[in-house]
This record gives sequence, structure tokens and C-alpha cells, in this order.
Amino acid sequence: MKTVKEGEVRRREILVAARELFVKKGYEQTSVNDILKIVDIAKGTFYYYFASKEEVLEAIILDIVEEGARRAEMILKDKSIPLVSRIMMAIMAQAPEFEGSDEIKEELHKVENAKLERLYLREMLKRMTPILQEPVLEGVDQAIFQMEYPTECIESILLLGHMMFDCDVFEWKMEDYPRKIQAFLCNVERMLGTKEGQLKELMGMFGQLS
Amino acid sequence: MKTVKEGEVRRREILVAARELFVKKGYEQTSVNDILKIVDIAKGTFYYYFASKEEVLEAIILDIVEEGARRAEMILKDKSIPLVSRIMMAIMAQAPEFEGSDEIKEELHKVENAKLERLYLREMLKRMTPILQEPVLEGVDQAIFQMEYPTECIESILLLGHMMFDCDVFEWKMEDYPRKIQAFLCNVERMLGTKEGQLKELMGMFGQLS
DNA sequence: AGCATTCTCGACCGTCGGTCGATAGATTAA
DNA sequence: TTAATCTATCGACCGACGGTCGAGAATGCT
Repeated sequence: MKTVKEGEVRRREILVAARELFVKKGYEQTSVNDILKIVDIAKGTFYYYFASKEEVLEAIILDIVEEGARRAEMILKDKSIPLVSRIMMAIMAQAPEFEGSDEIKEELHKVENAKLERLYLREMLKRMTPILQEPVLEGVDQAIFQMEYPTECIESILLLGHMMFDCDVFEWKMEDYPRKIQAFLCNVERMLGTKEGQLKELMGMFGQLS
Repeated sequence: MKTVKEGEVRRREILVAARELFVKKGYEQTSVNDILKIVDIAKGTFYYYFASKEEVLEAIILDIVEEGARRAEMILKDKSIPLVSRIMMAIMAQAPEFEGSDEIKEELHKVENAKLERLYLREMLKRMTPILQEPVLEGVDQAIFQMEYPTECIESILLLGHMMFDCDVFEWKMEDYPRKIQAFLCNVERMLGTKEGQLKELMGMFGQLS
């Protein structure tokens, strides 16, 4: 049977179904046929909207990065929170797992998703670095921070945060996390050149992540 | 034609050919048939030695990590070099590109190799963290370094070094590198809690990498 | 109504990773 | 010398995959 829908609608349907599958089963483990079955379309229709399976992945990643960027911008606007904390919260808000259920959280960052991960990281860095530039430079101006290479510092912090908490490159056990988080906060403060210990209060928020 | 060889010899042949192909064309882009053509064996022979294409990848990665670990241990033994420099050099010596030609260098860390990259990173961290533990703790003892979380600090530095110079997640241009390297050295010194500026002399060595 | 455009279909294609039974060559036992 | 055994090799074959394509249905426009 043939059900016709407006282009953009169908496109979104494919994107939604594919995202759920990629996250649940992994990109490589998800076949185009799996997506077709869920959206209930034929192969030709899929390839009418996307040139390849990978193009779908890229579109999804851009969506995820964009959502994270919006959360970050929202957080950074809130001048009632101390600058350091605001910056840390914006970084924490990138973790895509925050939007998903616990099950998704567990499945998302396996080795099988190396490609998704890698593309995500690149796009996230590209999008987030400029967003964090402003508040960090503000901190430098106010002499809260002290650093010679602000851009590179932001990149490193974003990278570290992502690798430590969104991937499982270090195969940490549950009980390791509190210590790892403390160490991360400590390193971030050092890189920013701010006085140490201010971020301890943020532990609770990170705690939910483990 | 059937040419019989001793098991271990054939195994190495496959490993060598596969490694070159994975590095040159990327893991996913290399088919088992490509490997067969080079080693000049039939499919059955390949699967007599390895259970899957991925098992070959894992064996190769363990080799690469082991080679890096040996280089690191060699460097760390040389007490004539200042401790900080020795540690940095051991980390730099991990970059697998150092063993290959310039061509290989360019091809190695593309998105297509996300899986290789990811597995490498995990194994490298597992192998290198204990190796660096000793000299870093020595530095802490001698009050050259000052840090609360030595293990985590090493992990972070290894991670940063790898991501910044072995991958191309940041799409840096050639001319960006000197600055990025300076920034990296600066961040490393801060994380180690050592006095800044000691590592500037190492720039030349990093220079070759760009 | 006629026509063009947009959207959908599914049969088909080449390639891939992986399987398996047959068998050749080397090794051992008689 | 021969028979039995073991190890290494072969390549036809398999199902699944990502992707192509021409036919045609639904829709919108004149």
C-alpha cells in the first residue's frame, strides 16, 4: 500500500526511527532494512530522502549537537550562577544521555558506535567552542581565570569532559566515578587557572551521571 | 597452487598485510578479500587463523600498543633527561605515526578509522597508565609535581595528547599546530602541578609531528 | 481534463564477512 | 613402504547488506 506524505514529514520520521535504532543497537548493527521496517516504507523511499545510511547519521548528529548547544546557551544566560559553575554546567549538559532513558544511556557509547562518537565529538567541538569562548573570556577579563590559550583550553576541557563521561574508554566501575569526577573538576580548575575547590559543590550534579 | 607454511609465519603475514591496509585505506574500507590478495591465500586459510576480521584488528592494535609501551619504557629509563621532559617524550612516543611514512601519517586517523582509533585508545590507556605511574609518583615525591589524583591526571594527559595529535577531531591547519602544542604543554604542566615553562624546549620535537 | 511534479514502490545488483566440506602435504606408526 | 593422522589450504557457497533504478501512483497546477 502506498501512503504519501509531505517531504519534510517523512524525512523527520526516518530521522527519528534511525536515531532510536542507532542509539539502541549501534550504527553499524542497524541495517537500512531495520529502519524501513519501523517507518514502514520501501527502500527507494529511504534513498529518495537520504543519499546513504551515513548521511542519516550525520543529520542525526547535527541534531544532537544542536540540542546540546541550545541547552548550553540557556544555562550560560543565567547570570545568577557563578561563572565557573555556569561553564561547567554547560559542558555537562552536552552529554547526550541526559535526554534518554537509562537503557539508552548504557547502550550509547559502546565501541560499536565508534563512528557515531567520533563524528559527534568533532561537530560538538566545532559548535561548542565558540559558545564557551564568551564566558571564558569574561572570566579572564574579571581575573577569575588566568590562561594564555583560552580557545585551546576550552577545546581541551570539552574533549576531556566528553571522553571521560560520555564514552567508556576508561573502563571505570561505578564506584570509581566520584573520584574520577573530583579529579576532572580539579584538572579543569587548573587549566582555567582559577582557584581550586570552587567546583566541589557541583559533585551532586555529576553524581546523577554515573 | 598450495604452499604450506608454518602456522605462526602465516599468521604474521596476515597481520602485516592487514595492518598496512587498515592504516592505508581504513579498517572498514579494507575487505578481507583485499588481504587475501596480498598474502595470496584463500578465504578459508584466513579464517583458519582468525575468527573474524575484527579479531585481526584487535591483534594489530595490541601490537601497536605494545610497541609504544616499549618505546616509552626505554625513554623513561634514561635518567639523564629531566623528569618532566622524559614523561612528555614517553607520551609523544605513543603516536603510532612515528613508525610509518608520511603518507601513512596522513591516512591513519580519518573518521573511517573510528573503530581502530577507539580500540587503540582504550588499550593504550590501559597499558600506558601503569608505566607512567612510577615516574609521576617519583615527581610527586620529589615535590617537582603537585597533584591530588595522579592516576587520573596521567589518564587525562594521555587522552589529551592522543586526541590532539593522533586524531584529527579538531580540524587544525598546519599553521595552527605550534600554538596548539604550546597550549597542550601549558595544560600538561598545570595538571601536573609543576612550574610552567619547563616544557617549551620540547617544542622542536613536537614540531616534527605537524 | 491534461500535464508535471513529487513521492513511493520493490525487484534487482554487486560486495561483503563468514562457513564448510574436500583435500593436499607433512608427520608419525606399523 | 604404506596406512593413518594431523595440519594447513582451498574455493564454492551463503545470507545479509548498502545501494540503484525504472515504473507508476498520488498530488497539485493550468
